[in-house]
Amino acid sequence: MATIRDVARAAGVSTATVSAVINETAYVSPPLRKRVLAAIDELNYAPMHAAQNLKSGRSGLVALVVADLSNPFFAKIVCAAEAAVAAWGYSLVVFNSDEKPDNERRIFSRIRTLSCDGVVLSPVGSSLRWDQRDLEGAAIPIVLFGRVVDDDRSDTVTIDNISAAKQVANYLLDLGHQRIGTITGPLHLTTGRGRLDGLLQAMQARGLAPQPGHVRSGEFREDVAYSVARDILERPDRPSALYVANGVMALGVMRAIADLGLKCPEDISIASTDTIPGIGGLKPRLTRTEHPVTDMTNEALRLLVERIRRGNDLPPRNVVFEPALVLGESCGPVNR
Amino acid sequence: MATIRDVARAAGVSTATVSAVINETAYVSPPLRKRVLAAIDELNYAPMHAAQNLKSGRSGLVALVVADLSNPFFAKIVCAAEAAVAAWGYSLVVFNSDEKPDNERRIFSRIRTLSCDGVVLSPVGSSLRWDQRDLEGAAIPIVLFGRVVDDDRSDTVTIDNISAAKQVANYLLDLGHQRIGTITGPLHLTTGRGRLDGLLQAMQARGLAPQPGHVRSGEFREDVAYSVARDILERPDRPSALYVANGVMALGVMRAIADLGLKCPEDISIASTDTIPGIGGLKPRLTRTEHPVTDMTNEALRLLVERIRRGNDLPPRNVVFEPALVLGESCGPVNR
DNA sequence: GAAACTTGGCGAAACGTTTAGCTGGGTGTT
DNA sequence: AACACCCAGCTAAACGTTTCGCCAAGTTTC
Repeated sequence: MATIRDVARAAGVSTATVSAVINETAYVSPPLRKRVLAAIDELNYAPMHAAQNLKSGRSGLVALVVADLSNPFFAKIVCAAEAAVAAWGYSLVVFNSDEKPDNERRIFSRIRTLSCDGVVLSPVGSSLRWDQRDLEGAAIPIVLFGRVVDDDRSDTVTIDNISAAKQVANYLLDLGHQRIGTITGPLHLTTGRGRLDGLLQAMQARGLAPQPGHVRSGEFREDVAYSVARDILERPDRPSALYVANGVMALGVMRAIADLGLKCPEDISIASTDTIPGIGGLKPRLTRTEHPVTDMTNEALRLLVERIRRGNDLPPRNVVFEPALVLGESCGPVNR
Repeated sequence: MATIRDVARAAGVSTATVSAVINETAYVSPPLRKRVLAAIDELNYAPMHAAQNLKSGRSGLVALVVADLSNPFFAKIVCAAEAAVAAWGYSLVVFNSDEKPDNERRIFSRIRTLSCDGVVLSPVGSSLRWDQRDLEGAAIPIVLFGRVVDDDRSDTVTIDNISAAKQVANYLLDLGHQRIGTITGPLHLTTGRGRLDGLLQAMQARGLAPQPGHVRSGEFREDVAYSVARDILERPDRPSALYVANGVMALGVMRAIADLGLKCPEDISIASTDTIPGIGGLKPRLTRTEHPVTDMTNEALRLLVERIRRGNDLPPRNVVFEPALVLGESCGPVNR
């Protein structure tokens, strides 16, 4: 690997000048600049990241920490984030906390070691243990994504979970459903809690409430949702509609319905918040609310980069996106 | 941030000793070691990656370059790779070339700048332009994943595409299908070419060949496959079975079938190589071959890490995985 | 025409590690 | 008792950048 010194020697200038040319950090006269660029080209020189990082403190790395990389929702975020990060001139380091606080802790220590310039985080658990943050006053800029935890210094980008659930619930209620069941996510997550609350609020507004056995946790997992759905659907008093709190679980529910030989929407109406690719295209297309994942990710990165560039003492900003109801054929009028 | 010097001072030792303790690179007597560890803990010290990298030449970074991050197949790889990389003590930097050679070139220059220790690459295009590799003899260890290009120095991890197609084709042929159509991927990719060739070979072995209009490219894209499928299925001479070359396209085909009001498998049998989550669970469950993605990824990383540790002059190894035929209900006996 | 500014470019000191080479006291051998 | 060896631990020199302060030459300003 050629070094900046090699370039400087080849161009007959000092390393400072080469650096100035590369980073456009000072005016360099055209002839010199030309010689430098020629030398760079000739030697196929590329500045060594580690050295730049060491000297400047900037790493050009943005960490993305997701809670469950096997969930297509987060996979989509990786995709959007890679593009956004690249557009801002950074590189994306991806971590999967797999919903385990211990992993999250390890990951953060790694992030600190890598001196990542910023972090997009889908937090697991209910509160961050910011071992890493305070100690030096040198907190890493963070944007909380999707889920929110108790933290008054980070930006957040979320969707309005309550609204999402309400939209779906009202749609079902308007179809005449009164016995609505739900498969929730983990209730210690805002995404789990909010979607349940939204449903309850919408039902309550019409003087209704789910039956006790009709509210079950699917833990945001396909297999769990599958067996919970089987369980609910085989009850003699099964609900006429089921609200499923995320896309992965919706898949499990649809699978359970197919395996039980039930017809959707004739026998049961299904609707969800969040989706997975495919489940909205195959018949019966799922009625669901969708998140503007790409917009959310872009916004998260915009906030993060601003925080990186302008300093981390900006007041925290909270951006809430509105989910959109997308109608399929998975819900029908209640029949009795 | 505390530095190694702070730790050394606090523990009353030299930086060399601290380094020895951290990296277990030399024997340090128990009392000293203990003092050092205490100081590290006290100061919440973590070695700064960039400095280590600069000095040692190792970055602890592995790059994953995929051809299409929006394809669930590659998303799965990201997931598996993140886990594998973490287990080996590296961090994963993710790039998406989006099937564009230009992007791939840019990404490689970035990888060099970051001095990644190794690369897992799903190459786009038919041959790599190793601008980066030869110039210094300092080639970065690379494992080619899924797709193969002309390169005699890298390890490769692939599936046997021909076998995958043959398995599916023979299954369809055994069901009595003679008029088999196919939606292929890009034929300049081994994944596209091989799957077509496998189909042709299997048919030829029984004295058959697809009709001209029944072999179409879907470019590995959902939307393209959708319209191509509509086109094929509306022909008066539509095939009795359709072999689809990957999971994303299979989704598009199923969507087309649903939109056309056709029944699968009654009106048309569908089978694919590769899958996407969901399409194998919803009825009719798709008959397809599946790739052992996790095993493949683990193997790729095993090879890569070995190459990183043992030196890049190992002879190239080519590991081929055998796809497995998974039966759903999307294929039926031919009816006439 | 001398003093006071500007300005393009240079020299060299960091940044935080790793590691080769050295030191000096303790062991073991004659 | 003298010698050679070991070995734990230290000193200091890199690694490849960025950047601060400086210099010399050109441009104003009186």
